[in-house]
Order: sequence, then C-alpha cells, then structure tokens
Amino acid sequence: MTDRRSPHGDAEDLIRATGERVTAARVQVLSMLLAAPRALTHREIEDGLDRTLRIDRVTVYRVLKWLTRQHLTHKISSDDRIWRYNAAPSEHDTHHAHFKCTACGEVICLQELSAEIRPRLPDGYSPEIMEVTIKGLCSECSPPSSGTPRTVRATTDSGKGTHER
Amino acid sequence: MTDRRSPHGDAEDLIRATGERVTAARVQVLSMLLAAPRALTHREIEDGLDRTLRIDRVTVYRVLKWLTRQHLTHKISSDDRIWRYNAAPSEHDTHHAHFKCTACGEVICLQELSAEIRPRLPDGYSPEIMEVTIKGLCSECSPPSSGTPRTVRATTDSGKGTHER
DNA sequence: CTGTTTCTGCAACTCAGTTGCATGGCGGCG
DNA sequence: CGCCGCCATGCAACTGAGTTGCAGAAACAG
Repeated sequence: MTDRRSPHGDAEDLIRATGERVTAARVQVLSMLLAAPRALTHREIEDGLDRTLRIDRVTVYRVLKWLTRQHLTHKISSDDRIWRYNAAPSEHDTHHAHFKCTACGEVICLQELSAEIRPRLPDGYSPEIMEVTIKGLCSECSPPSSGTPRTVRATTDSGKGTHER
Repeated sequence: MTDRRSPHGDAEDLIRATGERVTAARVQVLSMLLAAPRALTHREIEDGLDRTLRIDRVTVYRVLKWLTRQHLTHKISSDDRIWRYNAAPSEHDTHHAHFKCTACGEVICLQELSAEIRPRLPDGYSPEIMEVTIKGLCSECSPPSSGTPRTVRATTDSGKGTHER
C-alpha cells in the first residue's frame, strides 16, 4: 500500500485520494511536511521550495489552508503569532499535545495525553476540544550539551512564565 | 492596605507598589483589566479608554508589556493571532488553563488543573511550563439559550478540531 | 483536443504589534 | 516648593503574517 517510489510519491497519493486536483504546489508542500521532523512555518516552507517551480507565497498559504481542510495537515497556533503546520498524524486528535522550545521556537507534536484533565468550567460553558502546549527546551537548546542554543528565532518577547526584562 | 476609595484605587495601589512611575495610562489600563470578567484584547482596551485622556495605541501596547513584566497582568495567546490580557490572578501560574469560545472569541481564565499531566517527551527535552486551552462554547453562545450567538468576531478560519468548509 | 472548473501569480491590502525620535510629565532632590 | 533628570508618551512610519480580487494558466472529464 505504502510503496514509496519517489520522494513525492506518498504526498501525491494522499492528495489524489481526496478526489481533488493534484497540483505541483500541493505535492511539494505536502511532501515537505511529511518529511519534516517538526512543524513548519509558512516561511520555512516557502524557503524550502524548489525555486525553479516559481511557487508564489500566496499559493503556499492557500495550499496550506486546503491541506488543513482535507485533514492532511493540521495547524498549530503558537504565542509568536505564527502558524505552524504538521502532516496530520492521527485522525481526530481531540486532545493531542504540542511542545514548543522557548529558545529556538521549534514545535513538535506529542502523543496522546495519558491523564484525563477536566478543569471545572463555569455554568453554561461547554467544552469541545482541548489544546495542550508544553513549553521548555528542546534537546538542541538544553544546557547540558554544547552550550549555545541554535538559530534562536526571536519569540517577539512573549514571556509568560519566564521572567523577562 | 487595600482601601478602595475610587474605582481606580486598587489599580493605583498595585502600580505604586511596584516602585515605578504611576501614570494615567497605567492606572486606566490596569483598572480596566481588573474590572473585566474576561481577558481583553488591545483593541478592546483601546476602545474602552476614556477618550478625553487621549491615550495613544502605542502607549497601550507599552503599558500592557510593562504590566506583564511587573506580573500585574498576564498575556494569553490564542489561535486568532491576537493577545489577550488578564489581571494576574495568582502569582506563578505554572499550569493554569484558559477557555476560549469558538463562536464569540471570548477568553477566560480557569482555575488550577486538578490532574498532573505528564506527556512523554523525546529524550533531551525539558519541560518548563504547560499551557492548556479548552475550546468550546461559552454560556452566551451555547445552543440551549436564545439561539443567536453574540457578537461573533471572525476567528480567521482557525478550525482545528472542527470540520470546516 | 476542447470546454469547464479550479488553481495560481501578481499586486495591493489588512491588521496586530514594533521602533525611532522629540516632547512632556513623574517624582527625587535640593 | 520649584528645578531637573529620566522615564513615559504621542506621533509617524515601519514590519511581517496572512488575506483578497482578478486575470491568466493548468487539471481533468468528456
């Protein structure tokens, strides 16, 4: 079933399976997301695209929106006001968690949560989905290793738990 | 200590207690946040300010950043790329939760979580804080009542769990 | 290969949030 | 109680993610 004949084979199959049009932009973006070990921003995707294809940034936005509508990817919102996209791992992820590195900004998906959390809601409020984000340091940015964290993409000073100044 | 002589008394005291300057803008914004039953956006704060004071939008941004640095408020990031601010309820809220209404966009703070959630992280990843957001409908927007949800501030099509089209 | 439908590229726009700079006011000190 | 330094404010211009409108291009059914 999963015969990987070309790097973009999987992506193409997934897109074709939706019954909608298979276009270069869709295949490119999806296969890039499938190959990524973490969630990617629009910017990262745009920069990583094959330049010879001349794919416009607006097209990338539209492809991402389309992929999300098709449930082939999912969109992760973060405190830096930038959306990141990940090839959808599971079907209905009612409560799956994300990890965000406060140093380099990397975002990854975590597996299903073990505990059932049920914070008490005020009367009349009805919960639908729950989103959990763990913040901390990724393996690259943790102190024990080399010392200097990588790339550090300015987090727009979104300190929340950390003391800032 | 907490003598509430004027509507802005509390706010003024809290600001004075930081040892830094007490200005009209800071008092106005903080007392507005203290009085609000939910988290407010920059826009809502700006619109709600006393027009006769002629407080600039940039000042509001700076005041909010300052208040957050002083731990008098805390900043909540949401999927609509707009930050909301809430007068800080507890000191170090390592894991407190938020609720966001998917219809009107209202955001409120929830109390401490009961369960200890510890999703497994990959090797080398160190967690610091956890953020939990419950999405659903607030009491105003829940079906049982009147029928028509209130204000409905366009959520920039941020469907994530919900099927969209 | 032709027609229809949908995507794409381009350009211009929106909107939250930021930055630089000159002015103004808070509050410490005399 | 008035002066002065430093911090906060107003103003204007900017940034950068994401959106919209429209005309031309490409996908796919027939």
